Amino acid sequence: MTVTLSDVAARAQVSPATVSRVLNGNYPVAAATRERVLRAVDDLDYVLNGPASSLAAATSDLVGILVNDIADPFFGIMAGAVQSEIGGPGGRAGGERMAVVCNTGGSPERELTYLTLLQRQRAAAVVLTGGALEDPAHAAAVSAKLARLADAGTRIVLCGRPPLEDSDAATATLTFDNRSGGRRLTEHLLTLGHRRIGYVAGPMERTTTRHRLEGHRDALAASGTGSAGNGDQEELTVHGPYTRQSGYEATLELLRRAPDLTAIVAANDTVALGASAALRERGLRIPDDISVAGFDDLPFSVDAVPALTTVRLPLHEAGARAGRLATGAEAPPPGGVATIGAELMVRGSTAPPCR
Amino acid sequence: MTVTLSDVAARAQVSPATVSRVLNGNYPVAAATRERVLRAVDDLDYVLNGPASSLAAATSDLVGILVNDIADPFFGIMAGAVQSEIGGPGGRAGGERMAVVCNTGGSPERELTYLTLLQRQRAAAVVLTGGALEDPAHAAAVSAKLARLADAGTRIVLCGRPPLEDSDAATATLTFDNRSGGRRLTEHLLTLGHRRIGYVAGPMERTTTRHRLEGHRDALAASGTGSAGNGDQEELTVHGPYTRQSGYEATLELLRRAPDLTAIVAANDTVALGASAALRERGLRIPDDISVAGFDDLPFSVDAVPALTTVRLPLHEAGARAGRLATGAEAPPPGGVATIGAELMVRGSTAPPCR
DNA sequence: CTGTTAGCGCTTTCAG
DNA sequence: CTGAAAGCGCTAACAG
Repeated sequence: MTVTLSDVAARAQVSPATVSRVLNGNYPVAAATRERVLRAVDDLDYVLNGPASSLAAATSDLVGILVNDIADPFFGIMAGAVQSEIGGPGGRAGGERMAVVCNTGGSPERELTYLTLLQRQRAAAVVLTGGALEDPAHAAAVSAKLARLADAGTRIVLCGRPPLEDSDAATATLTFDNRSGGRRLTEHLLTLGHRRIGYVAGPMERTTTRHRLEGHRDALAASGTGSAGNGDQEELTVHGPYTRQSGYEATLELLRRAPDLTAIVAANDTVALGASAALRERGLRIPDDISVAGFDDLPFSVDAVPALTTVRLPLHEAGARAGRLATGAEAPPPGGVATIGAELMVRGSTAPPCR
Repeated sequence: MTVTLSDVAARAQVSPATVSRVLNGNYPVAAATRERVLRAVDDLDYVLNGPASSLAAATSDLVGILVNDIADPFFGIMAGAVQSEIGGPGGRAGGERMAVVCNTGGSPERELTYLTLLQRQRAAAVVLTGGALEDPAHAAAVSAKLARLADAGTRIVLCGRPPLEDSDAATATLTFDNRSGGRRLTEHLLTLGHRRIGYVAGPMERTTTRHRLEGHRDALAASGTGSAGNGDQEELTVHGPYTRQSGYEATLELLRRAPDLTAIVAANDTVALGASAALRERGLRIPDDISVAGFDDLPFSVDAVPALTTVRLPLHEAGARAGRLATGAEAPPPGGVATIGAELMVRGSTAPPCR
């Protein structure tokens, strides 16, 4: 029924071993023989059996990409970039790597489950993108799983995620400098003259959330603004998921708590969009009455009205590099960790406070 | 080195077959035995070898999802929804399906390559999302590949894509009603009084592009607006990719060709965003000087300023249903094809023309 | 309910 | 450069 490698061998009048060799192209085969085999493959419309070859070779050509939310362009852009670097040269049958993106939805269980599934498939590499959960138990579980995967020969790459505590060396990490990005953004606001700044943070217990918030508070502290009343800082911070709705609701809450706010910093651009919507609904003009800033510089941010001041993360470049790291096309950075800089993008949504 | 099923069997003092049975849970096993096996699995930290079991069982638990652009939320939302419906109940080891999203980047070659890769992996199902390329040769190649996959037992689901010409029956199709969505949108503009309407279309040769454009022209024709000079219609249409930049550039071009335009319809929301940016740069106010409309109703559209009039496609619902179809959890629609309705969302970006 | 027995289709030494 | 043979780790009849 289904055509196998031996069928091809028979038709090409060679042994199965030879067919395997031309297909994998990693062994010398006479040009004439190769031609004959290739023709047989075409004639028979043969497709290699992936599971069988993975079993025999004890490796697969799957590369797993774990993302928190596939519907969020933040992850989509990285995943796309990883994928674009992963595709092999397109050699006949072998060599083709397949990137599989797995959507954890931010759930720790699913993250672990996918890791197990990838382990089960004997994945060639696994790329973990975006912020990690800070729960120690979960972090330990992930580390353990990753160590196991690495033992089995799977390459591990972290992209946009802080390095593992217990770094097993086999892991390459590309981490975003969320902290100084956050700091620079708030410094910008401070320089403009803002003193009452609300912060719509991401979900608790996420490294991304914490680092960005820390950067914000670092800037405040350095300027002496936050130091007076620190409970004040808590008051001006609201946590929520990385969604526009969260930005919307949190902003309303912030306005309730502190009607004298002159600026709002959002955990990311999507949240900033929701925040802006809430402000407009309250009749506040941006940036005349209140400034707004985001983080990430997703494609739509430049088209917001007014264009959003934000912190640009080179998502595409980082993803591409992660892809190369995953395939071994690029050497890991010294020490296994590279920090990717964040760039402040000042646009129309921030201005000096009016009062 | 690596622990196998027989190791587990030995430790649990049962035969490998029994271990396999408890792991797959699809065969009666005494409760006591099962416990013993499960404990052995835990003790040994055993992970099933996916390739081996796929080989032996001649099926895999992989579900492929093909998307044109993973960085575009249009696809991200559908892919996420498919995935959310696919995950198994999370039984111990077996039963877990793994959704893999494959980014074709709109390239026909990559689409075919991924299909081959999925075939090689003996995927349980393949979901193709979004508009298809209209090139007959490519369409035939895809159909052929799909037929082959179906023969091998892979379920095929089309989501947001028109049914296959040569429908092999084994395929379930969820198609968006792009045509009447486009028609209704333009009717809305016509009703407002617009007569000179520019159209920023998607890339040529895509079903989505064509259907939306046809809907637009249908509306025009029905109202008698387009019938006078049909070359005129061509004049007022510019094609380009589904990107904001395309929307930006095409709009500038449209304005050059016809400065008297009172409305611009974009192929999708992303394009509409770019169009809006171009209009604003030209000093035109939306909707006072010119109306703008999009398509898809992506999450950011409601936050545009003014909020974007568009056509809502139930992306999440469609994806979820596609996921259920892919796992066989839902019966295919009668005739194998279901048409998903599109809903007009009238918002602030459209208004009667001022002149 | 459980063990035995054959492979699934491919890769890979090891000889020629 | 090519062939023969021995599995990779698991599942699936088939008996008990």
